[in-house]
Amino acid sequence: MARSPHDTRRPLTLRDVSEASGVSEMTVSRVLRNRGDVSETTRERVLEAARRLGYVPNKIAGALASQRVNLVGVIIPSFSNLVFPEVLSGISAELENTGLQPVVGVTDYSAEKEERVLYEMLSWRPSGVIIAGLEHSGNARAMLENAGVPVVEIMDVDGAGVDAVVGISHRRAGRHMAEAIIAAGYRRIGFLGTKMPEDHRARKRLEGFNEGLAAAGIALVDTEFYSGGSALSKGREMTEAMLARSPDLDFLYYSNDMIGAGGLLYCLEKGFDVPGQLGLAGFNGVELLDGLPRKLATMDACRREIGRKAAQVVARRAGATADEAAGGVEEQVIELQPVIELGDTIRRP
Amino acid sequence: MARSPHDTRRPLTLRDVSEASGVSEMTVSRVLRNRGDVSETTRERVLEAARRLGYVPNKIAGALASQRVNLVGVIIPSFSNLVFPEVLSGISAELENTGLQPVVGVTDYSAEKEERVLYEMLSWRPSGVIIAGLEHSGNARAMLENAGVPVVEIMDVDGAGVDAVVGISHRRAGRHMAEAIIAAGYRRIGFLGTKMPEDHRARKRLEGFNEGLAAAGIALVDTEFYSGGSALSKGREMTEAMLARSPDLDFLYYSNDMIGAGGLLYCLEKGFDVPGQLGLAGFNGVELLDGLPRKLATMDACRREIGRKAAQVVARRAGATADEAAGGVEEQVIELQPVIELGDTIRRP
DNA sequence: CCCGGCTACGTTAGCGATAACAAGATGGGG
DNA sequence: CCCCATCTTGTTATCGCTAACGTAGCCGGG
Repeated sequence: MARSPHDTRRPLTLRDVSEASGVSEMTVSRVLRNRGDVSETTRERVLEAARRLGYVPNKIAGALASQRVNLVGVIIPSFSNLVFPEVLSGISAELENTGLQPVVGVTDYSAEKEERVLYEMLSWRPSGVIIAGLEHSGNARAMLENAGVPVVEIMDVDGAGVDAVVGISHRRAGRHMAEAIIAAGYRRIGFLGTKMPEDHRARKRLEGFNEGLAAAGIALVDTEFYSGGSALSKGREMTEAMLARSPDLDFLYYSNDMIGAGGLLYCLEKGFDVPGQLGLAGFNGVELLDGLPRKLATMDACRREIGRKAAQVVARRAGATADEAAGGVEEQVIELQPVIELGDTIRRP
Repeated sequence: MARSPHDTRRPLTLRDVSEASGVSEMTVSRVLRNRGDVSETTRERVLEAARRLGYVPNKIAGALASQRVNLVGVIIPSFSNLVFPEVLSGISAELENTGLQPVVGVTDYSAEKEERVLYEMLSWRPSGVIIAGLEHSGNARAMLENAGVPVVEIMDVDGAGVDAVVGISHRRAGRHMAEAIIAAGYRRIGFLGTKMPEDHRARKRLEGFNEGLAAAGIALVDTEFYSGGSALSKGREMTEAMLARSPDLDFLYYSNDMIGAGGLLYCLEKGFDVPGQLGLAGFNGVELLDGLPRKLATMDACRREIGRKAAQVVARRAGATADEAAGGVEEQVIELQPVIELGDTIRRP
């Protein structure tokens, strides 16, 4: 509980507990970690003393001595994009009972900052690293390769990973959406997305989308990009701008659900016939948006599942010994399959 | 860069770098930390060797030796509630150039889990702790008191803090909203909120709201609570249910913007006269929702700002020596003022 | 030419825990 | 009654790094 009488503010150590309970530091250590044989009576004596003093073990020292760290580094581009908190939530839930703890770093979509954050993380010798994306600077890649711990690159499987990879194919996702749109009979299609060269996944989706259209002999009629601001209202504005410019469009493909929702609200207000005259689709499948007047067509990006799976991989591998980890580097790619949800904004056959 | 030829997978240490560059470990340490006097030539020689080997310092050892850790523990209830990623974003931004790094733990609104997470965090001897809320278990409170590092409790100022506190008064926020609603002439008021006894802030808002109503001789006409599911569609359902039950209501106060938005969409669809016949208000001021057909009345909870301010406090105090920190415990409460935004869903005078 | 005062390093001794081994108890079988 | 297996506890030696102090050179002034 509270501090003892003679509170000199010197942080407590094993020695304090050992003196208070009349056993060696080693025995205290054993009790606190539930390791090795300790008699029931001394165990209780030790626990009582630790509780009374308010002792909190020093994992720094413990980690140094045991060469074991229960931290998993997680590197994401941003907290603002709804997607990543969801991934984190999955990781956090999955790690829950493994004794591992996530440590989060943010890159703001900057490769240089990613490098710094990664360096910082590795300097804590985590048991594993989960990092968003497959595109990293040369240095970052080298660090990941030499880290000597499991590395899981998440979100995206279109490309070569360093170690394990868990995600979806954004290229294929874009392509499938194009096919679904064409199958529904739409032909004059516009694209609305973010102005982020750093967002490789959005880029790949667009590339795949264009491939899908091309395969049917179609090309995008118009495109519009934005940056910053509230996605919902940006979606509105972009939609208005694009429809003013290209009034004959019959489909709008948005690079994410939030701007798509903005567009949907705009179209409904204007009284457009959705999905008859004008179809709409977004990407991500954010649950947040269930409850809009119509359900926006989208593809679920499996965010939480990606987090869970990635955490599973790390947990399993981190359990293995270093030798196993170094030896049988079972290179693995877990590709999840996003499912198209036509919702109410794509014509049904 | 990459690993050297004879890659035995033994993690690199200062000694490797010191041997590779022909100086002592201490000198390498100095170079890598930019500390003390080192001649330009040896500095470069060392840096070159470190880079060539791909050396990453071991902060565990460093922290143990120097008794300094550049981590700040951040404990939040959940990633799913939009609010907390925003706070994190503020913390992360503010810590950016201080050399400190946030480490996040999640409690799922459980006091017991909060205790575990806190224990875990403190065992890494962070330079500071930022924790959501003022309500903690006895053990947790004791740990915070004895941690010997700056502690900042965030979000809420209605209660007694352990050390520093940064947040808003939810009680007052509720009261002010009640006053604004009454001032606008509404009288028959319903409340819709979450069924979470653990969410103390929502509870305090409701209490304040009731106080505000009581001061005008009014009482809530109806209340409805939900848990789980997508907030937007829950907002819809609850609103429908409540209006079916109490059709004579003239105002609906929602405990957060997401359910409020759901309610707003429902009301607009049904063709209710908002805000004339029926007024609506939420809480949080989530920017995400800019772009709805009408702007929902709300109060900005200053989430990002809370994060920034909390991080500032930690950064400043962590800079001070332990003695200063222990001595001049400048107990401080930073109360931010949420501003009512009437939006389009409360009648204007 | 000696000495004080830099500058640029090196040495020594931990930091607080754990691994690995050592060594008292304890008890049961021969 | 002795010996060895079984339990339980203690000892010793790191883990990789840094604080604090020590010490060669080197310089210039008296």
